[in-house]
Amino acid sequence: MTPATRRRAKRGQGELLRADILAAAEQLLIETGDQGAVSIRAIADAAGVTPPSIYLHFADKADLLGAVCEARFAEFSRYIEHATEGIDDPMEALWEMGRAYVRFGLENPEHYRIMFMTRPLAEGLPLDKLPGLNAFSHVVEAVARCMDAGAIAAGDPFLVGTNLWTAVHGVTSLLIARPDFPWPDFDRLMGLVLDVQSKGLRP
Amino acid sequence: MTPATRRRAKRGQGELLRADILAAAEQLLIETGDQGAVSIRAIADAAGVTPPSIYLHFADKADLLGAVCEARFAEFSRYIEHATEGIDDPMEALWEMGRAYVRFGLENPEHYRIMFMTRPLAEGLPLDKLPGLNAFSHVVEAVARCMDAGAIAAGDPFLVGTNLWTAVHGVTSLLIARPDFPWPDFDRLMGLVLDVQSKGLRP
DNA sequence: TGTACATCAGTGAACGCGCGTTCACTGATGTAC
DNA sequence: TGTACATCAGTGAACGCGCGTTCACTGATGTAC
Repeated sequence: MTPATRRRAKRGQGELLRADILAAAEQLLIETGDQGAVSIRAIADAAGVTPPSIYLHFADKADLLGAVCEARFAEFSRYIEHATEGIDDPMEALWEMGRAYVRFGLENPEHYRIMFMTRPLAEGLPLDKLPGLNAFSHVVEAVARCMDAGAIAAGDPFLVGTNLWTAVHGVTSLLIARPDFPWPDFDRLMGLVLDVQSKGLRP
Repeated sequence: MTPATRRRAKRGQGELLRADILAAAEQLLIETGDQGAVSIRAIADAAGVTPPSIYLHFADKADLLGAVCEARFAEFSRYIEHATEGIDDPMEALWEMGRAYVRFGLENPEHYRIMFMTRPLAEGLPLDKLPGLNAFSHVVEAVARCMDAGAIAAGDPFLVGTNLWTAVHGVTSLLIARPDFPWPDFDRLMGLVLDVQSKGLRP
């Protein structure tokens, strides 16, 4: 949308531009695949607006990127939940969560980067506001169900959940960060990673 | 070393400054803990020299950072090798490699970042020049020895080595990227991660 | 219905900054005679 | 031993650039009377 075609929002409709700015920022992140390319100016350009108008909707750049991040965590969370919907077997649900995690990361590498591979945009958040902690609690619950069902050795679900997180994050982030590595076939690798977890966590 | 105290290198000793520049860049990376803070100007400052003199020793910024990266991979490789020196049991050697890997990463988080968490500084390198591939081949050999000794189920050592790499990278990089997460005790987590691999890979 | 006015979403121009890099130069070091 | 010269490690000043942010403004939209 160029400045020529964009119509200025009607009174009380200012929020519309806010959404457009967020969308433009996310789109930029995906298209350029480079966090460094996401500048206030570039975002304004992509939204068909001038840079100062961004400040009508966000306090500063960190605020904007924080909002992008939040939106992404929400989508991530939804994606994982959706993937396991309707799966009754707790073990199968847990593995499907793992597969969905990796899939989301590989499909949205730049968003995965800002969520889990770079310094947090805002440091020192209170624990209950840590983005993604909500999604993580689903993992812990799934682990607890597996333990209850006797599919995973009894133990601390939080500890085991963290271990699973590091496992899927390891695959996802290395594939994103080191695409030039002579990777083995993805399905074989992912199969082995989940297989090792499955055998390793068995009672 | 300030400009006032530094003495200009004697004829044919130009390489001395090259080493100082590299050291200054590495030091900056460690001290600031921020890749973005490592600018040509900051490095020159830290080395007690003016920015243009850096171009007497490096073609451009990418060349300099590439050299830093290379030096770090070499040290990383040495660190891992040193950690497993004199360990005869192949399984124990493999686990010690894993522990050393994570330890190195946590002790040098910013260097770990540029090695394994950010976009490669130089893209499209020929396979045999991929930095770190040398270190990785030690892992594959160690896995092969474990297979020969019957401590790990027979299979493709490269595939299993890659799996192990993703496991240790997962722990290391998440701890670095998300320090605010309410991590369980490190030793318990690391113990579980290695334990899962151990059980999961058993014949 | 018509007009004067208030509102406020968005603009255009400019700020100061730090960046990577270049260029003509300086002046200590070493060499030839 | 003394002097003129070549070498070359490092300098000082400047370049153009894109950045985040600010400020006084414009002008369409809606409202009061």
